Amino acid sequence: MHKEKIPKLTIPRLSLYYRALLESRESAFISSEELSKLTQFSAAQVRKDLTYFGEFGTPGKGYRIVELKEVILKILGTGRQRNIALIGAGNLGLALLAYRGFAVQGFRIVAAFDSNLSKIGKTFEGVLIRGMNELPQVVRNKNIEIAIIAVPANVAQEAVNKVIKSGITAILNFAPIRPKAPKGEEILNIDLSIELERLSYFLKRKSKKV
Amino acid sequence: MHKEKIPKLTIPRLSLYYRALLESRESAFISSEELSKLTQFSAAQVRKDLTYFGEFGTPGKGYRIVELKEVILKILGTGRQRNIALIGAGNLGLALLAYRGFAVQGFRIVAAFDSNLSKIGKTFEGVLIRGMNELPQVVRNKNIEIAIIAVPANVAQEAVNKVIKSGITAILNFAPIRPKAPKGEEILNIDLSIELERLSYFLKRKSKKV
DNA sequence: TAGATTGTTAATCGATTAACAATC
DNA sequence: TAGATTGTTAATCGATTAACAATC
Repeated sequence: MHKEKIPKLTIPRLSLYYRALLESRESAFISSEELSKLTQFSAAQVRKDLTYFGEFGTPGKGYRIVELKEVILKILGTGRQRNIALIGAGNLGLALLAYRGFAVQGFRIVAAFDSNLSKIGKTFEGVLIRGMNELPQVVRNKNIEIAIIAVPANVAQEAVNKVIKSGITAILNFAPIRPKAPKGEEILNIDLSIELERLSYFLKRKSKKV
Repeated sequence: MHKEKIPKLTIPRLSLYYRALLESRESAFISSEELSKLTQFSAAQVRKDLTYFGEFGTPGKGYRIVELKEVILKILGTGRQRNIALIGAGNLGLALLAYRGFAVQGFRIVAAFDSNLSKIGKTFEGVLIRGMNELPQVVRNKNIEIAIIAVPANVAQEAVNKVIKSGITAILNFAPIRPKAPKGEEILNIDLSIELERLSYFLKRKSKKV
């Protein structure tokens, strides 16, 4: 196994290679050049990314599609189900609950939490909304590994603290803050207003260039 | 004005500096060191990012908070309202419509579109859902500069094509595809399953390390 | 064998960090 | 003036690309 350091962005690229492979059922093999065309990454990039994890290709032929798919699943750890706790059952939270799109990849929201008493006890999409106090036990009982934070900004840090205390180490955060957390936690931030501001910067630049 | 190339990630950092400044009302000046503490970026990074756009600081004192906020607003182009078209009025789309969180920064969804006849004509959060055929005229009449794509994957490329044809150049895409688009379009992808797969990779690694 | 394509090394590119003279 | 902090240059780090020997 290689010991070279793996670039951060290699991982999301692997996901995109996988997606491309799903649509490549025509032949048994695929070359880095073909994967490059499908994903817009360079062929050298494709080969480099893959060799961080082993030698999966056959010179002269390319990569066996069936095998490569299995390999990527294994690398990403998406071969099995991963249980998710949803923190916050507001508009966004409930939309995520209803969005069964990622269930196919094995991700499943198996529990939802809110601090609003009027929501606790209700069921959405077959998932019961519970009070935050139940978090630690439910995490344990349902083998939950990931939390999605979909609460307002002003209570987000508090929510993250509770999630961490419950033993969860992988967090997808939709609240517009950068939560503080100890080492060993992996927090990915999806920050709508920052993305919109990037677009605004792009528009500003464009208008200036005229 | 500097002509050095500006790193891609400088822009989202500027947004985060701005957020930090909003909470710094104690004194008139703030140093790069203090901004560093608030944002977790290095002080050198803070200074470097700012000098791409000019010299705003005073040696020995730091940056005047009021001035720096104005400067960043100006750089990002967020000083004025930016109108948004929402494409897709499903669960996620309607959640975004209801989420007024980014209205404060001047971003406003002023029109929504769907191809589902049962939705067209209805109003959510004061916004009328229209058919896609109305897109070009509404974009013109309402001065829309940004589109948010919140449609299923299988119709996302088609939606993006129509958006581009309507003259919009800045797109925030929530569909799990990488849309193809001509140069001159700025498309930012928010891809839930890819983020979840990154978390899965993290969990996989962690479990191996034990 | 000839042609194709891998895996890998070296070169390049881009971004961050460290250090410090300039300056308020 | 002495102390603090900027703006900038050079060094470092990290990631991507180009090129090609190895190999199926």
